[in-house]
Amino acid sequence: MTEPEQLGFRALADPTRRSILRLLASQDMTIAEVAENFDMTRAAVKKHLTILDQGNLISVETDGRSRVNRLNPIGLKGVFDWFTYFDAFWDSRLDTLKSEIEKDRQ
Amino acid sequence: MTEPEQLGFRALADPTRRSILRLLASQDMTIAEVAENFDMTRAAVKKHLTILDQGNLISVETDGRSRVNRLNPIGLKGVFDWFTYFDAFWDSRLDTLKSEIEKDRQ
DNA sequence: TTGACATGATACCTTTCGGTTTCATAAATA
DNA sequence: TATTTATGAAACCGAAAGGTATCATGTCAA
Repeated sequence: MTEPEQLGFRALADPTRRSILRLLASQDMTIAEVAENFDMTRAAVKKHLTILDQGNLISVETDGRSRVNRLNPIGLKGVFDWFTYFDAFWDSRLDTLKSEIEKDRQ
Repeated sequence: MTEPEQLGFRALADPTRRSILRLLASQDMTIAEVAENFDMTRAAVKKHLTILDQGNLISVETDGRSRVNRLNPIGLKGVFDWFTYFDAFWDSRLDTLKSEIEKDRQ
């Protein structure tokens, strides 16, 4: 009964993990390379990468003795799509807010 | 140095809170009304609503002795907009994936 | 004013989170 | 082969999360 996005949302809850995703948007990286960008141990970064992987937000590919982490656009889009549930809502609501602000200006 | 979306992402990490947001998309509700929809105490629901409020995802308005919880489209859009950072990325990547799938089909 | 009702707030408990340290393993290289 | 390099994994720790129960407060209504 768990939503498919659950692990994705969980993965996005931590600022370090969101930061990692932005890093990986520029280029694929090994664990060590990702870890260079943070003030914590490689083991801690590895944990974050595991959670990102579980959330389907990255994929990991073994290349010899190193493992390359790559952003996974499909998983990211899965979480993104969750918001479309509210499309109708905020279209109308933001319009309402906008027109009320206009009214206040007059 | 904390991102403005941090509290929003934190609020979205819990499935009960995401469920509350979908409820509030259909209509504004008091705490008691929200609590009717879940198998937990009103106090627990109140905590979730507080976290949603801190994340700017809902607003709360006092009306006599009851407090009405309302979806806040602005805060929701703030989190939504975080994803636009990856727009360019997944446009190109999803296209790549799609064409690779097409190739496999041939 | 008294009582019922809707909520706020606090103390407490268990589990999960985010980090560390330490040790094991697999692959590249001298 | 011996050693370095890149990673995996487990034990451990303090803090935060998600619940509960309990009591306090403010408001409506008879």
